[in-house]
Amino acid sequence: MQKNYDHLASEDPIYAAWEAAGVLEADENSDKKSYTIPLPPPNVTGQLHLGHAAMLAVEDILIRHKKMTGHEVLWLPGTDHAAIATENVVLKHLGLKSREDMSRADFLSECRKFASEKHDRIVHQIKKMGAHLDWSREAYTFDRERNFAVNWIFKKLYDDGLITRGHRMINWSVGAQSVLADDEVEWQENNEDFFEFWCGPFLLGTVRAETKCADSPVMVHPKAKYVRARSADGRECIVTEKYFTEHTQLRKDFEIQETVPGKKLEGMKFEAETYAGKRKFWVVADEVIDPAFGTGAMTISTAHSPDDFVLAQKYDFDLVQKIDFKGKMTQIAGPCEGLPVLEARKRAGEIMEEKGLLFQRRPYANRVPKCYRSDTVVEPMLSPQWFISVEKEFPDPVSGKKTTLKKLMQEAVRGGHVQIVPKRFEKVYFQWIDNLRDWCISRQIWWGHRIPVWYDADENVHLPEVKSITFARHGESEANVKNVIGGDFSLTEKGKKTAEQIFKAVKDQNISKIICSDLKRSKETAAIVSELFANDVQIEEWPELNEFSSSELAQKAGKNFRREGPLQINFDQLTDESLDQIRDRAQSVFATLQEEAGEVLVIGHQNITAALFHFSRSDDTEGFVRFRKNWNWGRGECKDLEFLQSPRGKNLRQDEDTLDTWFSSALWPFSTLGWPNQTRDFEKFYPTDVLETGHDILFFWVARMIMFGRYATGEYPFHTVYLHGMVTDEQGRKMSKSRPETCIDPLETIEEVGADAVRLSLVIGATPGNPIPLSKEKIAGYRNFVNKLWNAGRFVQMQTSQNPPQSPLEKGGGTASPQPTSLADRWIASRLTTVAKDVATKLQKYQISAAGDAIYHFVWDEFCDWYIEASKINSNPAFLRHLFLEILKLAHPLVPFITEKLWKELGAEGVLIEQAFPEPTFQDAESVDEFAHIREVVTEIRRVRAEKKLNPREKISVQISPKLEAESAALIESLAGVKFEKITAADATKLSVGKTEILLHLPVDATRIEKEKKELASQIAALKSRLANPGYTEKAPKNLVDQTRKELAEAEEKLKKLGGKAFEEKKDETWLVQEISEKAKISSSDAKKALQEFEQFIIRAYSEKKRVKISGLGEFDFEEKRKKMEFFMAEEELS
RNA sequence: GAGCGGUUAGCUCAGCUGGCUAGAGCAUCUGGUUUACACCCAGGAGGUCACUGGUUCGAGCCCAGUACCGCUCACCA
Repeated sequence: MQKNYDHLASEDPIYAAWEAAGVLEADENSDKKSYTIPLPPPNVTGQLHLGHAAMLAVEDILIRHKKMTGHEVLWLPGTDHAAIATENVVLKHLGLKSREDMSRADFLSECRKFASEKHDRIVHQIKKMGAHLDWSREAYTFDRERNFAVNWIFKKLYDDGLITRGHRMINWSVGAQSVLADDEVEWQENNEDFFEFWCGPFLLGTVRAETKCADSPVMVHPKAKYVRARSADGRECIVTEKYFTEHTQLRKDFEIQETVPGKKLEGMKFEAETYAGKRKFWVVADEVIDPAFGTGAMTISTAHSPDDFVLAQKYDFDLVQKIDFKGKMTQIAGPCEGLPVLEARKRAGEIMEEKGLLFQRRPYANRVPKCYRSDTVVEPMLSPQWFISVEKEFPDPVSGKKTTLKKLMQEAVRGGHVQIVPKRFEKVYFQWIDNLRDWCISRQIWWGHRIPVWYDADENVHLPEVKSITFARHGESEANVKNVIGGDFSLTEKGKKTAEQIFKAVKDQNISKIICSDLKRSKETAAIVSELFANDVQIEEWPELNEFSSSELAQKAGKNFRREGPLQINFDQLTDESLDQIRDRAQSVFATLQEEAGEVLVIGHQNITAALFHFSRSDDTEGFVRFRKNWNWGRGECKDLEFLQSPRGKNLRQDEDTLDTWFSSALWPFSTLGWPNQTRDFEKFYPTDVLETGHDILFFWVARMIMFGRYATGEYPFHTVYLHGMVTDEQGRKMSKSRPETCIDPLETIEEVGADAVRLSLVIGATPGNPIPLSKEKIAGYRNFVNKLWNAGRFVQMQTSQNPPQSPLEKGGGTASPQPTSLADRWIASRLTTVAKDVATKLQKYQISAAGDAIYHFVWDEFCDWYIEASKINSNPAFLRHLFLEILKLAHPLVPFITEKLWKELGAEGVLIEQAFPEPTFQDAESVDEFAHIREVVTEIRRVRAEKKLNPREKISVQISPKLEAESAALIESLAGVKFEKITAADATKLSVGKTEILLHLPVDATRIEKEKKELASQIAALKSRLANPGYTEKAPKNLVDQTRKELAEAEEKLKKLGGKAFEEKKDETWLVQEISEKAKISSSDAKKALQEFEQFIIRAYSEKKRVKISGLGEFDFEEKRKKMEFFMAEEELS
């Protein structure tokens, strides 16, 4: 074995070996309990960042641990098409300013190309982390299968009345040229001007000077007091009384005519000059106006502010569009027409100033909405969009009651169906849900699932219809009897009977046509059925419906290809068509079948029909292998193939918009398992178990998965949500490329130190929901640990190669494991039992950091520092090896690569991930105590040696009593570098560890002894005072009190051995209490308490060597009485 | 404005339902070529658990208040 672990040469081959061996794949037919985590799909065009790395580390640990504890685990990978983000990247990549510079089809094909190129990159990067993902089930939010799921649920929601189209106030991202959901808007605080300007007689205030120009109502509060004031030159001014009195300028220029409530102003009409010319205004009073804010009056921008829009609806005001979808002013803005909003605002301010309309500007902290993806301005705009109604009732098939989507989301957490780790995020979740408004799901971008809605010339809405085609399998043929594949055989007598059954099953349907293949068994079945329909139903023969071709195989094998035993789903042996050919054929047949008018009955063959069912919704060939394996179709059995048929008719056009990315992401836990098909995967692995992700997408994603999961499947999609925090640098700042010294790239770091070290550094010291501080130093620390493990392995290897394992059982650490013999063996075996249990418990509780910490310290501080050292004295190689293999299993979930590598290096059999997580039972409390004692003794001697700066090689003479067991003595001699013999020297150093007394042949170190004595003295005093407290001895648990007594006795004993004298008892305490009580005029119990506190104070002051000044004791003269207080050692220290 | 977290060693953080002398990693200091490992070994120093009160026999932990930091939410023009 090499001296240092070479992660570069090890990791990729190990991962490749796992993949090749198929150990990462889940078995949907397993009897084991399932454990499923859907991988939060990274953006397909993204690069692995630390957030991904943290996510992968946590999930991999959970998955591997569960797998090793006997679960059938499925960690399902995939990528996200990330609509807006990807579109931006592709535009940039193509050097385009706007997607309109290209045709929609061309742009989409560019996106697809780009996505598929980048896909391999992110997948490769994910594998670098060692993730135990089942790549055979990899999904993509924008593939055909997911598109089917999206359309299916859209249709279902629409039919339930939960998706509606509405002309509402939406968030328009000028940059992305699309609408955004409420939570996709980020708010930024800007310092801006607050304009106070004249609008006729009214003084109004606003930040958005550019929008306040059209014919509009002026809103006032009905109950607030307004003043009408007049100036010498006849100008009128209406503002709130409060505002008027606060502005000296107004008071100077204007004189109050009357004071009226806002209600009285209502209905007032006037014409006023604005920056864009003269306009008409009228006054409306409404309580939503805050009279204390600004001037207490405002005009409203009906089409550009959500609040104003509400008012516009309430009073039926005109909706006036003042800003267009490019973020520029419309012609209503007069001189500002065509200007972007911010420029228009500036210009409007200038014009008002020129016209003398501006009263004043003042600074104002304004919150402006920004697009979370394109970092551009978001404008509230009016636009027709599709919404999901979260508060609309619909019948819930699970409970049989009416419910709303919002209620389903609330019930998820409130009802304990979904628990969030850490728990405090449940409150955050509720806060969000409670404020949740309808979700705007349409987007004006091209890259995404197109909204499955069509419009006719009259703007009527059409959705796809759910249609179905009935398939029936032909009856038994002679081929089935002869057990051959291929060839063309007739039905048996039994097969003919089957055809009659088919007729019975479908006779009530309005079958208009029977379609069969051009193989005898199919044609004959069709003929019988048709005959029973009294030949009313015509038959069509479609050769493309023939069973998979096996002509070449048949030729190779002779006339017919005889099958041995039950059918194996091995397509190489079944057919000479490739999976791609099968897919293409199935999809083309399906396309034709869909066009069939009326109800058709297809007489099909086993395999091609399976292919039709699968490939009608999916392009995934690997998925078909699995689908076919779980495909059960008895002869004569009917199956309906359901599909969505797009509406047809003249002049229908599909909605141009696409769906919010999060719409398809919200289906992820079940769309990836085949939903809406009732697949074996879905049955076995849904609901999933844990959804682990960053808390920043709790709302975007997690809440919506809960909503759709429960709505679509009737079950909550997972029982636990584990939220990790954002990875930051050590100062808690977000990693940023502008600070290269603290910015860490996970891929570079994996290159440098290996994936295991990166994993540990992201997991240890990180608690759920909190930031994960990361630094190069921290990572280096875990690299050192990985290296430590490697070297421990090297030691084990050396030991066992000198003494090869005796039995083959020992090779894999089988059931008949080597037994612990020595004291150290029994100690470490007991510790392993404790630690393994501890680690398992912690992982169960999602305390991954603590579990990692436990392993780290067990390996380093106990196994390496003590057990390996002890085993150099008294070796038991077989057991050492066994123990180390157990440690590898224990550590495997955290550090999969190094452990797998060592597992191989040590010649253990199989793959580590397929071993059981250690659950040892060996426990020997006596050895644990004894070894702990030895450690203490050794440490104590080492400390003295270090203080004396002795050469580590120099053996010193030591006398020890009482005498130890030979085994213990040998350990101490070797580990502490001492030799036991009788000490005669008078000035030997005395040490005392528990019951053991040690004499070292070294000059006495007086200061050291003194220091120790003082420590003991303060300890004794503290213990005594605790015991002197009647409350403690009476109320505290008995075992605790006993423990304290025991400690006191031990400390006193120790002190005695060190030659210190025990302190005198507090004989005179009553006296003192009385004295204090009298002089301070307090009750004796208070005096007693005061004395205790005082005592504590003195003891602390003494032990800390502080000079203290005593005051506040009233008339009590401490100085005078102190000679009686012998128990205070501190007296000389006091002043 | 509301809600939620945090404040423990120089730095980053653990500390479970209150109970031994409050722990870890990194950094620091001392001494070390002991045949697994200098990516190491041995040892040391370093803390008024933010502050003020309260509950309790006992508080880092529970309660109230204060200060500071962070996060999230919110339509006040």
